[in-house]
Amino acid sequence: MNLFADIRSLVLDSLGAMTAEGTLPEGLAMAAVTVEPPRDAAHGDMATNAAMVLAKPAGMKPRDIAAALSEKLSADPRIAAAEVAGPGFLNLRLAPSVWQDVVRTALTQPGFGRSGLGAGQAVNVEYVSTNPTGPVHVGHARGAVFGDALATLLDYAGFEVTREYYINDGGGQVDVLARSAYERYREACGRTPEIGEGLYPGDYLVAVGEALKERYGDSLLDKPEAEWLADIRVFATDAMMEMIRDDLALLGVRQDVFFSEKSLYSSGRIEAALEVLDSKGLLYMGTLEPPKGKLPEDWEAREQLLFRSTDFGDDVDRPVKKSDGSWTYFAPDIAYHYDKVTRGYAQIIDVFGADHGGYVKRMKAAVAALAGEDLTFDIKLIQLVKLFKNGEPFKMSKRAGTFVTLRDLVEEVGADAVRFHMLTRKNDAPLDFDFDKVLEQSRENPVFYVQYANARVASVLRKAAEAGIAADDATLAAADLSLLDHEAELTLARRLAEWPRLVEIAARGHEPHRIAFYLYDLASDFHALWNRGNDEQGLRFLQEGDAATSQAKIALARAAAVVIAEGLGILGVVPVEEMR
RNA sequence: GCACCCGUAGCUCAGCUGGAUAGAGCGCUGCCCUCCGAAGGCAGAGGCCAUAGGUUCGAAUCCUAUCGGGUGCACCA
Repeated sequence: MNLFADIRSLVLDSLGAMTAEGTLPEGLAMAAVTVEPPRDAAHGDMATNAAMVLAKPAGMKPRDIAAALSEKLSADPRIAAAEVAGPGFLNLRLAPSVWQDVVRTALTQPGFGRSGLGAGQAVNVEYVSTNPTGPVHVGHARGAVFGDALATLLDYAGFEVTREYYINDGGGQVDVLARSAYERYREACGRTPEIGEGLYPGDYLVAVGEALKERYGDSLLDKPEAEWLADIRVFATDAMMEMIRDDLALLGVRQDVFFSEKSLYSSGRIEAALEVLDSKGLLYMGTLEPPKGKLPEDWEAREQLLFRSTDFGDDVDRPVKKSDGSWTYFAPDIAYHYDKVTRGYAQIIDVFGADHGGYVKRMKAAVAALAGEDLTFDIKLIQLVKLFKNGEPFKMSKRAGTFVTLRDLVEEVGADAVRFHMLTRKNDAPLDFDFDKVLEQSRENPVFYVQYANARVASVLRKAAEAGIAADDATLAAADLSLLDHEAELTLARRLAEWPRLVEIAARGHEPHRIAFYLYDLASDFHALWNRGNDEQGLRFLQEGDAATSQAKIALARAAAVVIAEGLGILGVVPVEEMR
């Protein structure tokens, strides 16, 4: 249910009637007609721009159209008033019963904010995809939370969502991992590990070394690399992926598909994907211009196999093969995305760290070359997370041992606080994460503020039970909601009515942060109403000796809690019934 | 040098894809607890939406330049 869409339909029907009567000319395009909440509440509940949009093509004055439309709309019982304003806006005031119905719907309709927007279309969201060479750290955590919330949001908006992780297990960094693990294996066998410059020093590999010893005994000691590298590579990446999955599970992040880069090499799928590009004449042997700016020391002109990405908006063509004939990292990425394309998604979304921004154009070029027009491909860049402690920047350093992992973060402040907080900023804005503020119990902390509103509703329900007032959802929905007639109450109901619309806006824009901001606003409205109850007895949710009125008011509170729970659910945060 | 992202209240940030007098939190000023939880609420002050042009009924939003900040710039993933 989306009230704004309903009223827009009403507006379009009315315009259609006006056309039939000859008030408006035939054949006007109605796509630009909107029904939106006005910025200023004093302008009413909804506003439509119909008159202004249609004035020019109809050859009429906006205010004349608006006046005629106003007359038509007023005939509908949902419309309490329709006033022409400003340059030709039509401001609509809806009958209280409309808002009261919203409350009832929130209580009775499972998934009140769910939308049919996606119409069951398949969407693939790829996120995290961190190299399988170590634990997940804070930077990745933000991408993980974002991707996970976006996936849930799209599911909630009616899409069929696949959550995916691309395992970069085909490049040189997994050889480094294997060598590092081998040193830990030697260590487990009683030797002194030689962890040189290029190796990973993290002690998370100690356990891997011990596991290797258990599996292989001494059999790999003092053997040339060629005899153990391949086996240990597999062993170590498996171990890393297990660790990464465990880390993500701490945050409540789970994924459906773990796609191995390595699997592309052996199966001929890279060749197959490039063959598609080649058949379109998009591959050629060529030599790139030297990069502008600082020239790398060892730069020299080399002839390589290039992808004509400039045909699709990239700045330069990109190599898919190195000068020695082996694949560049771009080649398997093309193959991977080709695989996603052939799986038939209507939308593909990649979540990257902002440091991969330079990679966006070529990836989009590749997908544009491989897919048709009917596939949309979006790349969301996740900006950096800056850590603070007591308001002081918290510097991370691997050497100093102050390297903060996802696990550290969750153990320090809890998964719910991490998740919500990371969604209180747009993905492309840097995020300050202050360990202390995230735990603070004040309005400044949105996590707390929203949870507090939910806890207050739970408190009301407990009090109702004590007072012997039935307050299950079915009873509340059957209550006489016309008793909810105070402006302060209707304000909250109006906010609830925005929820389904907001879900669609957030889903369309791939912007889960909007959910977090909405919840904050909703909580704010709820707290305001709650507080007015301190001054005005009549606005308290529990009215002594008046079960009917109490039930109507509790229905409103409960509806707010339903929406809070739905919203938090999208963000992956568990609503709490009591603050501790 | 080029590309991408970002410049909105003193600070941290929203702003519903072009709508009306641009919002919230913090901070500042003044109020509201014989309690349905004040862990909260109400009110006030505070703005040339970086700058200059353009597009149109209408621009913080779209286009172009300029200034300022971040990120990335051959065969590493």
